[in-house]
Amino acid sequence: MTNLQQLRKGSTPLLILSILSTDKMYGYQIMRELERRSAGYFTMTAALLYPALHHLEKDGLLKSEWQAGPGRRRRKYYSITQKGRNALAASRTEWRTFIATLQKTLKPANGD
Amino acid sequence: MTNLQQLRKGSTPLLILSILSTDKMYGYQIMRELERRSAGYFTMTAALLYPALHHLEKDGLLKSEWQAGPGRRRRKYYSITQKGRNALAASRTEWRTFIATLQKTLKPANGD
DNA sequence: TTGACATATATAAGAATACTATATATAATA
DNA sequence: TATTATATATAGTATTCTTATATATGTCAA
Repeated sequence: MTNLQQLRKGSTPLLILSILSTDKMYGYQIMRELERRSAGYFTMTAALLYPALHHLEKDGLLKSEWQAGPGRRRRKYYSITQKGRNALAASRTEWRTFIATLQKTLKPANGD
Repeated sequence: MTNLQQLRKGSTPLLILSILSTDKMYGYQIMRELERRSAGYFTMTAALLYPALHHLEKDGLLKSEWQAGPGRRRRKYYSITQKGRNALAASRTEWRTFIATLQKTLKPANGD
């Protein structure tokens, strides 16, 4: 497992909540949008996304509804709940504390 | 699992390599030093630290040697290898890219 | 019209990592 | 002598990530 894959661990729910905070989207759209916004850096896969969406919905942070797409295609649209917004706000705060503390802790004493 | 625990995932090897980049230390000392530097934020546990140390040593990023402590006590001192220094430098770069990209991706379009 | 690729959602199996609990032993202190 | 701190380590469990697979539809080119 690469360092990047290590670092990315745990960021999935945060990214999903964040991307849904302004728009209602379906899963595949979330994957594409995430890649677009990060210029290809975050390559979300289906096997990572869908279980995460189900988990977030089970926790009440998202809600979903099926809608008709083009032709016979169905899309499951996810939207953030109030509980999800609260969790996102809390996550953002925790995230800022985390990176600040990590950077402080990582900073070597001798400028290495 | 809390958000913080989620975010912390993957940071363990980075923290260990970083803390060993300036000093040779034994495991218990690493735990204490990590808590001290992060003002109690990173509470490394033994079950998290020792397997990580073994893993890093197996990968050749650390090397260890037993030394006598006070009385009959033994301490296993870990020091970083050149390979470890290279990995640490690479990790730091990846880490900076990661947080920059994540923050950019997290930034909502409408100032939410 | 058929084959390839993209869209769309989802689960299974295996690997990696984290957490809780436990084991062993020594040193210091009350 | 009992408790707490120091010191290293593993077992079992839970969670998450990765790779692979399943199913179905839409689009476009050969």
